[in-house]
Amino acid sequence: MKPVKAASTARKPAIKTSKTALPAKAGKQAPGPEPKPYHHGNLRESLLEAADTVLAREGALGITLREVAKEAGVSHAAPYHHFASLDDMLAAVAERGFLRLREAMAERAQAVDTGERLLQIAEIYVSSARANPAQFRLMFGPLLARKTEFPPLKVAAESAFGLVHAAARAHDAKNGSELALVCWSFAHGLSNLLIDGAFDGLPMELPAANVLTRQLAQRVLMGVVVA
Amino acid sequence: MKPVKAASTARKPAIKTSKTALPAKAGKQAPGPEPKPYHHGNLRESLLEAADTVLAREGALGITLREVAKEAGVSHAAPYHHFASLDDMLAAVAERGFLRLREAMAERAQAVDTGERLLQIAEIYVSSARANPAQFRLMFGPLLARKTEFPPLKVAAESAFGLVHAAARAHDAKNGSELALVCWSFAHGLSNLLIDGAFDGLPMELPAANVLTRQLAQRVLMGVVVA
DNA sequence: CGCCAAATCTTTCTCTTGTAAAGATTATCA
DNA sequence: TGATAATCTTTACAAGAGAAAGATTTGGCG
Repeated sequence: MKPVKAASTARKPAIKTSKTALPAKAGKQAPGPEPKPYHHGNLRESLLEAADTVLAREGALGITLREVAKEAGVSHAAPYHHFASLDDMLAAVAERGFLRLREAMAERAQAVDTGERLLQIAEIYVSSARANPAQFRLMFGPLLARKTEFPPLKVAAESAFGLVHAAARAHDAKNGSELALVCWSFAHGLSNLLIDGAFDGLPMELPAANVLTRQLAQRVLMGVVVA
Repeated sequence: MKPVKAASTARKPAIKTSKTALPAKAGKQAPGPEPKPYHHGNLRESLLEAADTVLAREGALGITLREVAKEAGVSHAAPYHHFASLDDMLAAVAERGFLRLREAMAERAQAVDTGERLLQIAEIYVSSARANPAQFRLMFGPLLARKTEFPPLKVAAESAFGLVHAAARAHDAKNGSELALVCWSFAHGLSNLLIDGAFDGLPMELPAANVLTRQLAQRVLMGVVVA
């Protein structure tokens, strides 16, 4: 699959924020079907968007450097000028996922009641995972375990958790950290099990996923009934 | 990576439980360094063990058909007589993982107190994941979402959950199912986050993983403090 | 303005990997 | 014993990651 050796000593991609804007679409006289400039002008961003597209279309398995490059309309070697490797690109995709997750949580968890806010966070977490399982798997895949290799990913991931932590502290100042870990673990596990279809075909009747989430999250917060 | 097309129409592997036992190690006069019989005799099992070895040695990323075949000492095409594809083999590996997990949980969760039993299950779950992260990732990877394609995997996975379900029902007959889902989700999420290193470098002091597990699991069972 | 260096993109190559096809070897059973 | 099927090997192929080198721009800098 991937040659074992890591980023070699070849010329480094020199990842520089391209200053040039997208070239004006129309040429001088538009002689044919868009001559397409040699320099893309904004390839890095385009690649990330293309990666999102491919990820949603093909699933986590079908995401390929070549496929992404094709989706972005460049040669399969072009990405190497913006990313050190496929993993590096995927890490950037995951990073965006964490940023979006954080944004979504911040945006929707607005309730005044601190407990309700935690419930909303759990709901968003789970529904985000369900909305794009492939991206969720990528975000929490083996890349995350190597986040020290990808500092921006590390920052984004920890920033998302920071939001959970803050909400937990607001709910319980003394045990905020523990509460945050419990909530996060629960929401994360439920998300994973749901998108893995681990519950499918289970010998018990389950409500719809979003209902189930709130129901279980409440139980975690309020404490399970100790019969 | 893998040519898109699925299992083709080629002759089917005719997976039959080989009746012949392992050939006696010593030949007639042992002329050289083990002539090695043409027929392995027990290749399917050997491949699964080799896969476990490779999985533990190389991680989830480095497990390849060819590497496993080499580890088992056969040609890289031999596995196709016992597994329809790489995924099929990995599904079998995952299946064994679920069987072992179930066994481990059944073996250690012996406490008379039903709550304590749930705590022990959580501990086993998490410690199993931490003991062999690659296998855990494989078990709950994208293959699980396709478990209908691999019936034995489906059976093994559901059997493992069945044990959790039983323990939860013992603790709370009325809400056993909900409790089982909560416990499972929590343990699963915590396992994932731990092996992903999601907690590494977090701005809070955490106890050792096994201590943390019990501590948080207690909180889930007893209910978090609603300040 | 003109030119050189660096950045960006392409084509071409190599190596690894999953899988197919066909041939060799051995076991099974009538 | 001899045909048939199962098991294993060798060979072949296509797809993917990444390296190497060449083509095309862009951007300074005189």
